[in-house]
Amino acid sequence: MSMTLTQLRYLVAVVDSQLNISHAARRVHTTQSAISKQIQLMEERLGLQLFSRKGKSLDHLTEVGVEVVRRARVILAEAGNIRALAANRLNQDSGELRIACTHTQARFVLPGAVAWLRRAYPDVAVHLLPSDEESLLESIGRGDVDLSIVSSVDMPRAGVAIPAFHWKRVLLVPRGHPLATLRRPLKIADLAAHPLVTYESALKSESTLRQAFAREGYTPDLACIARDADLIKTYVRAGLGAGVLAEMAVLPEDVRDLKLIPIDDLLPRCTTWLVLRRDQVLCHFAMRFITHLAPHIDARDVNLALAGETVIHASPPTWGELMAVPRIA
Amino acid sequence: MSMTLTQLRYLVAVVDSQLNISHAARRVHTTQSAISKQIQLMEERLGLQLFSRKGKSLDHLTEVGVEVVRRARVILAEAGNIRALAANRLNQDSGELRIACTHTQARFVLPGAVAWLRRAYPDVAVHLLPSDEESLLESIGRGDVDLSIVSSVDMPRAGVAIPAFHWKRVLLVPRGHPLATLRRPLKIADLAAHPLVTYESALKSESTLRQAFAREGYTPDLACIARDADLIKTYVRAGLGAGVLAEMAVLPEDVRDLKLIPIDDLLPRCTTWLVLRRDQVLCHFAMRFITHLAPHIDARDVNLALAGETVIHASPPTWGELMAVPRIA
DNA sequence: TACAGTTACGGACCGCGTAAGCATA
DNA sequence: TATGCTTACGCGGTCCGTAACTGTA
Repeated sequence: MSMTLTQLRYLVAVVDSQLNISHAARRVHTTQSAISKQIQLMEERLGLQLFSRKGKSLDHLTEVGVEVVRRARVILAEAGNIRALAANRLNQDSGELRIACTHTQARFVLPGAVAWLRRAYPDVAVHLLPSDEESLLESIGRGDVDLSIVSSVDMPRAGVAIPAFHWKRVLLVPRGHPLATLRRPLKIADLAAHPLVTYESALKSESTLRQAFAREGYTPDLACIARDADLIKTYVRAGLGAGVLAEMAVLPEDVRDLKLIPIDDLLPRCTTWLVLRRDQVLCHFAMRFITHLAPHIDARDVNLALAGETVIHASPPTWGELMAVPRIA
Repeated sequence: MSMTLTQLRYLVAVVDSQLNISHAARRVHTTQSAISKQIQLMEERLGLQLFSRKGKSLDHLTEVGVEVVRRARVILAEAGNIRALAANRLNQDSGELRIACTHTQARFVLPGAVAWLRRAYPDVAVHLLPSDEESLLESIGRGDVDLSIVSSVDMPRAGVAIPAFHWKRVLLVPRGHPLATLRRPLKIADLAAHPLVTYESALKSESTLRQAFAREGYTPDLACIARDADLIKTYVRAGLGAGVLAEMAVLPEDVRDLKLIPIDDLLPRCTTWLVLRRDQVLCHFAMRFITHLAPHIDARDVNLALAGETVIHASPPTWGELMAVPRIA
């Protein structure tokens, strides 16, 4: 036959390692030599160049190469699905669960769910791949992850998205901050009057924060941009400005020295989505993890949505509601 | 790794051979022994039963087996696509073109196109798989065919359908037949007054012939049902009734002893569709064959439609128009 | 020198085919 | 007896890993 599954696996590993064969070898637990040879062999057997070389190293994928890689991903995803099917049938409660998510999710949302999973399935290894918002949807397509967790106002376009919960942004300020002493609900104008500390995403023009300001004729004064909520809090404590962050990121100890101010209607509500690959076969523990994270849906809904039969319409709870209900283990 | 492409190929070959391993072995050019062993090996490696056995022979696919086979088909189709991609890049003008179609298409429509293809690509082997209407759409999904050709009034639901041409049904009667002497356009009532000879499909309740009769309060008197147009003509000559058949099936020599009567508006116009698998990669000669059969569309349209970007909307010519234009070789 | 890719070689394993052994009709 | 699946076994090819070599910062 003209190619093997192993060769395809190596091929995408190389592509996903920025064409670094050694790196790819580590990813798939083999040697440089093996990959180098199999790639050459595959090119020879297909009779075409997948990569264009610069000296000895791979420079970039050729035009056909891109096409081949795209199809290889489909093949590997389906091969993985077959394995998952088998694992489920065997009630195999071991394996790994690979989750791509932002720092906020990993730090403030997932710890409880991951702890629950590890209690229920001690032999499952959880891999958290922290990513930025842009690469999240890519990694679901690349298939190197079982589950992506993204936050956005609208439903993500890629994959099958399951709403997990709604959440709001809140304002976090030092006790002495002028906004802390206002006795009335805040308005955009109030926020615009002070320097803000928030996430990188506010830099983009599609940023809902930016848009909310623009609608009232203001531009936010971004004193400081931070990559994660912990940094935002640090800078807020240092007095650089008022923090705008996800309500999940506010811990009980934070409100000892900082003041939390709700800004319910100023910014649109966000939703955290669990994003799966279409037609993906989930192993048992992955399904349990999902239904634990999003208790308002059940496995049947997820499977229907994965098959493309339906879209999950059930309205998710808010983060506050989710926290109020004690979970059964 | 848990499975190989070869094993998947064998698996679907077995399924497509009614679980007859020996038959499957002939299909994929190997031995019973090889298949038997690989299937067992695959089951062992996946740790699940794909087939339930009755004694030594395979009885039926298990529930997971069905799922696995479905995914295996996707994998094999994509593997074939990669090969086609390579063949195209190499301008490889050899290979085979597998076409599933009805007898009428094979006998009256394709001969010219196939002859043209063989002239242009002498190293391409054309396989015609005669099938009945029902199994045509299946075989496109099964992936054991490059192209299905179906005739219907509405666009087929499966795959990517390209309209090739419109055609009408005509009436064919012996010279002395009462309908041959009518000096006015026929009506359904006229047809209903005489026994008819036509295709099997007229038996089904969705039959457009049946419906056209029903709309006027009649039921066709089906004297004789034939599997193909040659048989219909034979029975018409034998005096069993008036033949209702596709205009393509009427050859010049037929009108020497039979009378052809147009019944333009009595029955809805049919369309012959070329049906491809979504995301299928066509090799050059297959694409040329398609654009030769359906000259009103070009390769770009086909590729866009295959990618699911567009639906081909261009209205096809009628069979008469198609025949009137001499083709360039 | 450190690093990345290719080439060379021996060994393990895999999958094929022949042929013999069984089961079922 | 015929057909079809399985098992046993030897052979050839495949793929891997080690190790030596080559080109590049």
